[in-house]
Parts: sequence; structure tokens; C-alpha cells
Amino acid sequence: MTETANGSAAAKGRTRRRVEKATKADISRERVLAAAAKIFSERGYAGTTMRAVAKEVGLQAGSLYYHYRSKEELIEAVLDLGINGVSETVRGAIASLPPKVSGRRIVEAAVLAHLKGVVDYGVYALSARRVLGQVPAHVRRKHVRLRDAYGEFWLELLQSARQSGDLRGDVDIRLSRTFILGALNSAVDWYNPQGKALDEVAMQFSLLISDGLFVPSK
Amino acid sequence: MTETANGSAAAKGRTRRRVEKATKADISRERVLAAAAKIFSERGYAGTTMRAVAKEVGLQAGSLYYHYRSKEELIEAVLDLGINGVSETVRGAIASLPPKVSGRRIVEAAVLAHLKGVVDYGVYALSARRVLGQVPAHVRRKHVRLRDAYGEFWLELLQSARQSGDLRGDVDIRLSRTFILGALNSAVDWYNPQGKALDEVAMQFSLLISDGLFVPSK
DNA sequence: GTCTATACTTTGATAGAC
DNA sequence: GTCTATCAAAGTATAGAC
Repeated sequence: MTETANGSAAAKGRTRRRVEKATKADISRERVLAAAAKIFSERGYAGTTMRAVAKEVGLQAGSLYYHYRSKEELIEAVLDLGINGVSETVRGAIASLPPKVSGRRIVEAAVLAHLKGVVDYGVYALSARRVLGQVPAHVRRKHVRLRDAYGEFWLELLQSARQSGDLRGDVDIRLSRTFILGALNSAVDWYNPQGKALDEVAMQFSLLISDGLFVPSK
Repeated sequence: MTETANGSAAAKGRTRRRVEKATKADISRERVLAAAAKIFSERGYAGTTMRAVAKEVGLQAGSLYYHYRSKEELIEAVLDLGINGVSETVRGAIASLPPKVSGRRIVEAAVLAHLKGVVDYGVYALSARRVLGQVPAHVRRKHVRLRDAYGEFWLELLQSARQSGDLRGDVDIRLSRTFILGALNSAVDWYNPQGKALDEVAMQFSLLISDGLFVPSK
């Protein structure tokens, strides 16, 4: 994750070929990004001051502008990483599944990967969830598009499960998707890495999603 | 809902006996509250200025302080209504259920009531969801307590369903509760009263929660 | 790369007139 | 009840020294 954060952040502003070592600027830039994500997630967009971010990384406020041109550019980088991080984690997991798996297994893999993504991209995912509604409109629009594309991916997942035949006839796929993603995203608010293992949580969620709470009626 | 909003807001600052008519102050106070809730939910705590709230109701910034002593008192009133509104809607619905209903019916009623509460208390519920993490710590503590008490109520609901015998043996009640509430709360973000009827959404959600996505495996 | 100093704007809140 | 005027504090961003 650290590599991704650095890669994606650094790649934006500078042209980096191959595997050159991270420059001092790259390191600072990433530390600033992580600090900003943390504070954005706690205090919201307007509540996050450049001074607070600078203090978190041991810099003066003015120095941040060497790495990011404005507060707006900073939140954009944070949101990018939060949304793309989770999305790519899930797409990757599904892509590496063997060709003819059951719908159950697909859902199981997607649930686990989403939770993994949310944990790996912690403060970035949290920021994406909490401040997306507060950023300047043109910034929000771009990221809503990314988020919607991810939602579309889930829809296709469920549709392919339906085609494989094991989905109940009376379930509304769109609403189910909304329900599942709402529940999974809430994990950024409460999941504690010190607590239950992620696989266990994912297993329980998958069970609920697949078979529900109650014993099949008669 | 309007009555509740007014009642709970007005009751705080003033002593009102019986059914006296709403004073000018009561009316302004409630309009300020509604405007504040809307803006808080859109821009977050720090992003909401007293000037913006005032403008929304056609007042000058200074005039707000006649109704609320500070920005902090304003967000407190908004959060109160958002959290208590939903909680009371659900508790009321469950309390008015006939004595020996099935676990399925209980879950169904709770799901519908929660969605109803979220819609009725719209901007207040939205604020509670979006800005709780951004308010001064002592304000947050009080409201986290209220929210947790509501979560406890859901836990008891599920426990009583288990005792009535129709819950699957392998479901983790705590995790299920977390999952369900995460999904239901997300409705404040996407539910559109112009779209699908609430009962229909509630029915689909209940179906998913109770029986899951897939046909019972042989 | 980072610092200090500072220009300019906006904020929450108060006081007193009406 | 609401307005106008105002203050002190805090905000983003820039410029130039090091």
C-alpha cells in the first residue's frame, strides 16, 4: 500500500522512470499526503488547516506549497488514493479468480477484497467516505464518477452470479448492490485491526449476504 | 416530524405549558435549526458558517445568537434531533407490534421504521451521519452514547429473534447488527423519495437480511 | 526543500440601536 | 426579534532568505 501511495502520488507531479530511488521530495510528499488524509478524515475539508497538516509532519505551513499547490490539490490526491485503492484491490482479487467459480465464491472474494482494501487504504478510504460531500463541486464530480464506476463493477458481479443460475428469483440486484456496498463501506468507521481477523468478518458478512439471518422456512 | 422538531427544540430553551401556539421565536428557532442541518450536512462542521445559515433563513448573522448561544449549541440541537428522531421512530414501531410476532416480522418492522426515520428526519439524520466525527470532542461523546444505545436496542432485537428459535445457528449476532445498521444508515446518502417507494425498499432489504441472495443450497 | 514574514480574507461572537 | 458595526483570531497563499 505504501508503494502504491507513493507511486500514485509521485507519478502525478513528476516523471519517474523505472525503479529510481525515492527522492527527498517524494518522501515528504507522501508524508504530507498521509498526514492530510488523517486530518481530513477527522475534521472534514474546511476543518483541516494547512497549519495542522504541516505540524503533523513537522513542517511549517508555507512549506507544504512546495509539494502541493493548494489545499484543493491535496484533497484531490487523498480522494484519488482512497477510491482507486479500494477499487483496484477488489478488481485485482476478482480478476485472479479461477474461470468457473460459483456466484457464492465470487461474492465471498469481493467482500473480502473490499474489506481488505478499506483496511489497507485506511485514512484515505476514510477521507473518501467522510469528506467527499464537502469538497468544491468540481473536485467532487470527478470522484463521484470513479465511485460510480466501482458500483457498476459490483452490479456486473451480481449479474454474472444471476446468469450462473444460483441467485434467488425475487432479489432486486440494484438494491442488493446498494445494500451490500453500504454495509461494507461502513467498515471504515468501525473495523479495528486489533480485533477480529478480517477473514472472519468477511466470512460472516458473506454468509449473511448469501444465506441471510434465518433458517430456510420449512 | 415538524412537530417533533419544534417541540424538542423549543422545549430546551423555554418552558412551554400545554398546547400554546408557537411564538415568533419558536418559528425562527426551528427555521434556523432546519437551515443549519441542511448546511452542516453539506459542508461539514467547520465548513458551515453562521453567516451561511443566517442567509438561508433570510436573517443577519448576528441575529442567530438570539436563538442559539453558539455554533456549538446549534450543532448539538441538530445532532439530537437526528439521532433521537430515528431511534424513537424505530422503538415506537417495535413497541406497537403485537405480542407474539415472528423474528422475521420484527426485523421487517425495524428495517422499515429505520428507513422511515431516516427519511422523515432527512437533513438531521444526514448531519448526524456526516458531521459527528468533526464536532468538538465533548459534543461528540454525548451523541456517540445515544447512537450506541440505539445499536444496543438492535442487538436485543436480534437476540430475541434467536430465542424465538428461527435464527440460523452460525450467524454472529453482533456482526450482523453492525452489517445491517451500516447498510440501513447508508440510505441517508442515496434514498430519493421521488424514486422507489420506501416500503418496497424495506421489503427488499428485509428479504436480503432474512434469506440472503442465493437459493438455499440443496 | 524548508523557513520566516506577511498580505489579504473570513470567521465566531458581542454591543447597542431600533 | 432583528439589524448594523465591529473586533480579535485564524485561515490560505505568496515572496524571498537560507
